[in-house]
Amino acid sequence: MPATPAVPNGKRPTLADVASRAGVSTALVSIVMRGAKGAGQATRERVLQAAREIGYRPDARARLLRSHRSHLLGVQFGLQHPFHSDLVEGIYAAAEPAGYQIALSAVAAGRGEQRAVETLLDDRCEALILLGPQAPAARLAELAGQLPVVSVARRLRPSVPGLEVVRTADDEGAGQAVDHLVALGHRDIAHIDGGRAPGAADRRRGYRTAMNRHGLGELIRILPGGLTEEEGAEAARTLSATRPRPTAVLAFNDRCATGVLDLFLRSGVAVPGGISVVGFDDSHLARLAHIDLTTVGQDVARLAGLAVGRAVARLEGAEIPAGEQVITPRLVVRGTSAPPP
Amino acid sequence: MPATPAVPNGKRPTLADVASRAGVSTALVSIVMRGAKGAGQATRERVLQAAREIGYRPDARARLLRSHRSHLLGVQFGLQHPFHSDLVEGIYAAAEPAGYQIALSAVAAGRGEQRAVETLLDDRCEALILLGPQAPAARLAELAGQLPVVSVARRLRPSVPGLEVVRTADDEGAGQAVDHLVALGHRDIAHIDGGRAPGAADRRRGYRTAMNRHGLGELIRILPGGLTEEEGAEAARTLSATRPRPTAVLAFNDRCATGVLDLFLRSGVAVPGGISVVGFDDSHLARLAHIDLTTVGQDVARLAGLAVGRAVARLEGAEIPAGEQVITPRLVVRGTSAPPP
DNA sequence: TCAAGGAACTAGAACGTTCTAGAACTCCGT
DNA sequence: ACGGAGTTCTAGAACGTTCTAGTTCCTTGA
Repeated sequence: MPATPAVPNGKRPTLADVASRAGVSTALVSIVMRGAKGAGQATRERVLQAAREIGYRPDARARLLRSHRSHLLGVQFGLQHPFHSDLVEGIYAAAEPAGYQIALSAVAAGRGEQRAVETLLDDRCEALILLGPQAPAARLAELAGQLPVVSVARRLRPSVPGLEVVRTADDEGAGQAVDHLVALGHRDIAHIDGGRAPGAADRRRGYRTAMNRHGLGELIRILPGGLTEEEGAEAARTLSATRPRPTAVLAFNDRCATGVLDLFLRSGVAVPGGISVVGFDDSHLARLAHIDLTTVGQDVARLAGLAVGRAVARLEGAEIPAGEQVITPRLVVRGTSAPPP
Repeated sequence: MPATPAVPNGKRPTLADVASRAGVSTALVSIVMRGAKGAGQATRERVLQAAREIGYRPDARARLLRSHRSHLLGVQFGLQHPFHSDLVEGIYAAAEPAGYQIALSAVAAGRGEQRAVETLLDDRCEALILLGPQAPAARLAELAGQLPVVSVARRLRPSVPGLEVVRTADDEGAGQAVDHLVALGHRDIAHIDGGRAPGAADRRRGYRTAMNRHGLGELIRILPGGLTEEEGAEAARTLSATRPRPTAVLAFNDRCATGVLDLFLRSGVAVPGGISVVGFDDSHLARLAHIDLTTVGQDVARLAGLAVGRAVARLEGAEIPAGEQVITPRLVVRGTSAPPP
């Protein structure tokens, strides 16, 4: 029975409780609990034993209050965004071995970025990792003046001092998708974009550039889309009524592509027989056997690792050169792309 | 320019900084910042002005350390679970007006429930809200001995003292779905279940009971499924090869149902023309125009509100009667159910 | 005029930890 | 026996708040 409520009085056990039970000073208990050096082997075990017996757990808040460093990274993420979930998962994994804790703050309906960031700041995070932040650049710059800030998946023009950027080369990804389709023989390739979403502008540009590079400038067609299935389906509806209908579509992301797939399926357009569809992100969604989506893969683990790495580097005072890390995406060819009919 | 770094020295401004600038004691500044009574109108404004000028923000951790109450609710959720995201959103919304803060701790690959709960405890949360916890009942009971614990969407047999349960009447929901299908004229109705997932057993039971009630006991057919699109699609594959094929399917949840829909679509089985499909949850997914899924709606806002309510009630020492709150689901009829062919 | 009562304000002790000094003890070589 | 040089341990001051118990100063009513 490892965790009986323990201490007679109802309160949570403290250092002092452990100390008195083990017959040592609180300072020594502190040393033992942290695994710091300065305690003898025998006492160390006696203290640990006492701590175990009364179910002592160090109070993270008191600990942070006293120590100058908090070793806390604040992460702002969008609750409804599967891609963010993947990133958070990677961030947890990267932070642990680096000796940092994560504080999560969600952006949701009725809880804007401003509020999300404020709570992180109040919790004394040492650095901020913002996933796809939509806040104005000026606001981000202001934040970056106060503490290290890493923006993930959002491009920011002038390298504001103190502001790190980790992102995928969205333009290159879109280009890879176009190259792949062209190699298959496609010429009439449309793009359903992501509007004002982070990364959308770059993907648009990458699409345009690649089309031009292949001498297909006249066939460039960009439809307003978005990051949800619904918006993808809506754009696909428009597309399926157009003549001539393009033979391939590059969607803004996987969710959007799923909507596109679904609508085509329903309106009797075969994929990839009648039209090819390519997504972006390589989220869990794309890998599902029955979806089997050709998509531009973002290296989530790498993005997360770099984000944590940059934040930690800044905190540990390493002189780091560039303010931007751009990861090359790689195309994952699956079942939704084939030569044109 | 509201938030210039301020204080000459690099540190974050504190109560004492504000106090010396406004020419009052720290205690008074504390009073003003909390909006407590005991300060004159004029000084109040002078203090606030000073605080604004140096960009002071109270340190949440120091605050919690001192005050006996932390007003913090710890929420454990599954990162990859859209339904949990919805719940978290509702919990944020409910906690704010009740004067409580939320600390999030995610369950993800490489970060189990044990670890998630530990960090919440270390952060001195006053109560725990666990979304669909998978931990053994004994472990939950042990936790409940230490602080108020609310389990959402997981049924627990014996009412462990200190353990609150808030859940949807899963059996009733499954029953409603069957009733609806039977009313449309269906008899051969299959169920793709959720295996060991929280709520799955109840939904299975509800399905069985309703089938028996309608005298369709012999047609009961339960296929092993799961909570993802993939598992749904897999089960649907099996189903579409069976003869006679059922005329309707009740899926474990909306994600599972989406997989089912998708596979039927691909194998040329019309929905609802050839077969009806009903989901469970009424998540965002189900509402998408192109999916338009008939589903059993869980009242997320209500579940979240009750979870927070129970936790708060327990904390404020209200004597609350039952240990379980069961919400009645309600069927949302959309486009994937129709009379059998 | 005076006491009573309240409003405005403050000193200083908490909260549970870590950190800085320094004390006490051991272990050595001389 | 003596002076380092480690070790192991401890007292007590932080950290940034809130809380308790005052103190001071104003009203006000008799």
